[in-house]
Amino acid sequence: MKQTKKARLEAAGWRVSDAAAFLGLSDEERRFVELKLALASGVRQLRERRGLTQAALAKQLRSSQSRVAKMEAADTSVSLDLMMRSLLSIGATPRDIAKLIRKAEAA
Amino acid sequence: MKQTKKARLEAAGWRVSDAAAFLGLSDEERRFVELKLALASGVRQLRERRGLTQAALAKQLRSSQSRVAKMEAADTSVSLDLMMRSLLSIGATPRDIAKLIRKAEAA
DNA sequence: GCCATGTATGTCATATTCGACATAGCGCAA
DNA sequence: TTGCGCTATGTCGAATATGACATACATGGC
Repeated sequence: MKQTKKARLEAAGWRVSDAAAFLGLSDEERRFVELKLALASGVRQLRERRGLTQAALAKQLRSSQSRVAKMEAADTSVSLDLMMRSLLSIGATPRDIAKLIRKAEAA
Repeated sequence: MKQTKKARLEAAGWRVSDAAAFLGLSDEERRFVELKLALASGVRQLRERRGLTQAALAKQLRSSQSRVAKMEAADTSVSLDLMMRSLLSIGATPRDIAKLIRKAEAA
């Protein structure tokens, strides 16, 4: 049993229903995390490149600094939706976003 | 005033707080919608290519047929998270997803 | 040292999204 | 026509993500 791995994921905040589900879903789950990580670092990169503080970006998004911080940390409590909206708000084009996503390749 | 456009978006289920916010955010909002549309059609395309019914995909996702239908219709009630998870569950690679996103270019 | 600026982390009530279910529509074979 | 498989749409209570806020931490200038 992948108790160890499961525990690690859960400790990181990733909910896993039961062992079977875990085994069945772990692959996509892992890919999904990779994807979020890629987008998260993309947000930070672009934000800094634009010379924006987290608070400034938050204002653009009508969100809050804490949420931006969590987003860049790929916190499990932030959705892909918010990340995408952030990227678009910063001025990322679909092409830019596609490039970020391709970085989630491998794993 | 962009009353017409605003009304159209709201009729389609896109919440818009007030005129100023609308004017300020419409651009990203529109891009975001394009992006969801691109991913939604990607889900349908890949699902059909795999010979899966909505119900079958729903089962893989531990979701329901209705949610898959709404997802493919790019319903405002479905998140990008669910779309991404679906794509990954269907077997899309980051490269595939990137390609879909690039289709949201223009507008 | 202190203060300012920016970032990280935790919590909360509220808002949004969830899966589930019911049910309607649609195409097609018997 | 009826029946069947698949998809669409609407509505729920439950689950999750949200912005706001407080507060801790880090770095750098004074």
